[in-house]
Amino acid sequence: MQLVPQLCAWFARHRRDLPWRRTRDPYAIWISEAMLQQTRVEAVVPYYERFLARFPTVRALAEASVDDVVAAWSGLGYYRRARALHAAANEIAEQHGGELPRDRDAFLALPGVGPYTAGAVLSIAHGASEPVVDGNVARVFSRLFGYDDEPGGPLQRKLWSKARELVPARSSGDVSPGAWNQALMELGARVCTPRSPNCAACPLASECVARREGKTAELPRPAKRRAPIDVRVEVLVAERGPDVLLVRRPATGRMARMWELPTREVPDEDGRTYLWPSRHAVAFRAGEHELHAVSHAITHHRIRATVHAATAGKVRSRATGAALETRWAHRDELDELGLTGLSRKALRGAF
DNA sequence: AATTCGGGGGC
DNA sequence: GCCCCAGAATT
Repeated sequence: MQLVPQLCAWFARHRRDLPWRRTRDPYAIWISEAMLQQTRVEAVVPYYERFLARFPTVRALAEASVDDVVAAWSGLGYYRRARALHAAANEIAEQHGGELPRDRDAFLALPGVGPYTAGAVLSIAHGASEPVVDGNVARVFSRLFGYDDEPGGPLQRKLWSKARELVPARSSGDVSPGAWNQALMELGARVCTPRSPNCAACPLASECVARREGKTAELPRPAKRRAPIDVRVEVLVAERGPDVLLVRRPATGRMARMWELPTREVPDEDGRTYLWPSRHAVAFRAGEHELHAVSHAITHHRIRATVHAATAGKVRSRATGAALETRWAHRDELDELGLTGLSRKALRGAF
């Protein structure tokens, strides 16, 4: 059986109608690919539409402030992507005349663009014969070809090599580099899923090594996972009329320069903190009254937060004594600020 | 080669 | 609750 035409024909019939599949604007496709890094389609759709309405072109994105870009990204996670996107837009405006580079190396040189994103944008937007390997492709190939290597560099090279071998050289009918790449990912997302794949619906089932050998549940081999760390924090909701007190996070590190409610981490038994280092700790008087508790997760950290209503004293960085950048934000403007996920979650229950 | 970086949908 | 996602940059 011819793998490529078979899967492309399946894709032509079963492809989901997603917003970024209704355009051939390389900029729009680039935005979608940046948002889709480690993020599910369902989570991306509303962000994609808002983001493109707000920043419809490379130049619009380049001319925006990085704070506005991060604010539009607020809640999507991996905020480095937003800052990289803004930086890349500036490079494109200044060095590429506002057009996304079609050259693979030039595109790869942009911040936030790696092998996957380069392959995806070049193949989908420009029809270039470039491969992609994402989590879906890795799973589909591992099962289809029976790759039982443990995760790591050698397997990655094997996957990219196979992807390069299979990607069509040109477009013809349903078959094209972009369609093939998207078809592989669509198959992984909808049929060849991590758990309980729907092999009955798979157009490649008759060719699948894992299927033939009854190993679909064993492939691909799972990556080693870090042990979760439990973190306790106290979050302050200080209100002054319709306004809420916010603090800006440090310029570097996780969630850099984003706004959050004054947050303090409770040290563990060994006196250690993990997410809110004591040198950035915020001094405030946690009021006696606890509004509610929320759970949150940041990578392998499991956060349990108690949310307190209180009148804030001066909000200060504890170790240095330097005043942190703070502001009183009206409730109605919170959506327009780059607020961390935990703070948004804490506020949701407070009002 | 390992770690770091968010958040949530879906099972 | 846990898994893992249309990854890239940093160490």
